[in-house]
Amino acid sequence: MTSRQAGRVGTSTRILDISERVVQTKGFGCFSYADVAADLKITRAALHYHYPGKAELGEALIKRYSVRFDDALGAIESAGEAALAKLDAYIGLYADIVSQRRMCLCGMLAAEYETLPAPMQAEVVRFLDRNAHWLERVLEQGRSEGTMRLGGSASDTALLIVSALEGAMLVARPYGDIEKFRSTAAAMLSSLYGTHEPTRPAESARPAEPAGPG
Amino acid sequence: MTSRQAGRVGTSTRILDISERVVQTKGFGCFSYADVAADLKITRAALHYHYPGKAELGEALIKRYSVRFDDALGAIESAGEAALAKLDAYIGLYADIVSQRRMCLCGMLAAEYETLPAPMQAEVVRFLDRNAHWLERVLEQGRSEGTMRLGGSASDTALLIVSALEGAMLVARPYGDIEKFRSTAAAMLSSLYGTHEPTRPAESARPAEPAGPG
DNA sequence: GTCTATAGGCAGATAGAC
DNA sequence: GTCTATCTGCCTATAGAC
Repeated sequence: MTSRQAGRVGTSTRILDISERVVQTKGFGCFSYADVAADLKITRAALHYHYPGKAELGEALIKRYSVRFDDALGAIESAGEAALAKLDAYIGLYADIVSQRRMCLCGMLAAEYETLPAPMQAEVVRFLDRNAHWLERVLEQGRSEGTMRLGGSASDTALLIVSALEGAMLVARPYGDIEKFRSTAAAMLSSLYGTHEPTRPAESARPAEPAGPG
Repeated sequence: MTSRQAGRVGTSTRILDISERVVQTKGFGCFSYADVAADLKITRAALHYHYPGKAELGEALIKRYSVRFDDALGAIESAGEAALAKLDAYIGLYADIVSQRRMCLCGMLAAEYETLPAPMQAEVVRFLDRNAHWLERVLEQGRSEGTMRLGGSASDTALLIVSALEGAMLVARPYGDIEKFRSTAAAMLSSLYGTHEPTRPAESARPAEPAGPG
């Protein structure tokens, strides 16, 4: 608590920042205390003071990520735009992650799901649920506005959007081609609503730091 | 060579079978020789006789998987059906994998991409490419037939389909809900073509054993 | 809060007997 | 082809000094 006021960032936070980046890049299984210790220039043993074990660190990681994502969704919500603009801003959140050459944290953890400790598993499902439910409300708004024509139910379409975006991130990374994510997202919007504007991150709807829920 | 004729399956093949299942479930990083040795009831050391190292085993794994998948695509192709039926059969290949509670091998490896040896990385990209190109031809066939209306380009739509299906597998597994994959795939077909028939695996278009490329 | 030192486990890999 | 035995390295985690 004492070390995180003012301009400085506390060690606990820096551990989360570094861990997050590594897990989003290499996965939780291939992530080790040594990665963090080397980057932070402290010993591995010191990490255990902040997080007793890898499981607890993983849990803190995903909880912070979920809160940030929820905040970003809330920011989009309170901007009070049309449903299509909200969907566009939502895609922008994912695009920001891809542009950092990362995978969505929970998408990565979803792949590793079977190997995760139970508390982390629960948090992954929770993240996916909250995303799908938020999208579901946006889709229903679009239906009310008459700007979206839903083929299936709002909940099926919401899950399709989450799946397509997570999958687009998964596929774009091996190609090393960030544009592939944008064109795939555009094709998705096109298939859903017959339009295909290029997708841009919604600058006003993102939290301050560091680059969205990243 | 001497041990794989007749009805018996050679040790090399059994190693691949077991490794494939483990990698599709837990990932390549969390997969170890101990998993295979325990299942096969031989020692870890014996595995090195068949595959000199983990990298070579991984390479053999993904090459066999790609060949099987190509065979399955060829079988769909030579059945000579309409484009929509081909797309349905294609989705069936993925559904079979999900029904075994597995992730697509290359989808799993795509998540772990950064940690893979270079030869495996190349094979993952190759797999994605071949899938997208096959789908692209199907989409063009559908356009010729007049049964498919493409919003974007055939190549963008093809990559969207691969992404959505890989993502749907990724998301369905944490939910432990195979039906979620089917409803997501149906929503995708619906959004692409305005219909939403339930998706069924194409029985006639799959290779004999064991349950498709899965 | 961070350090040194170390325990204890499991990983991939090799040598050589059978 | 498979075994035992062993090497080396990395991992998480803990104890206790500072």
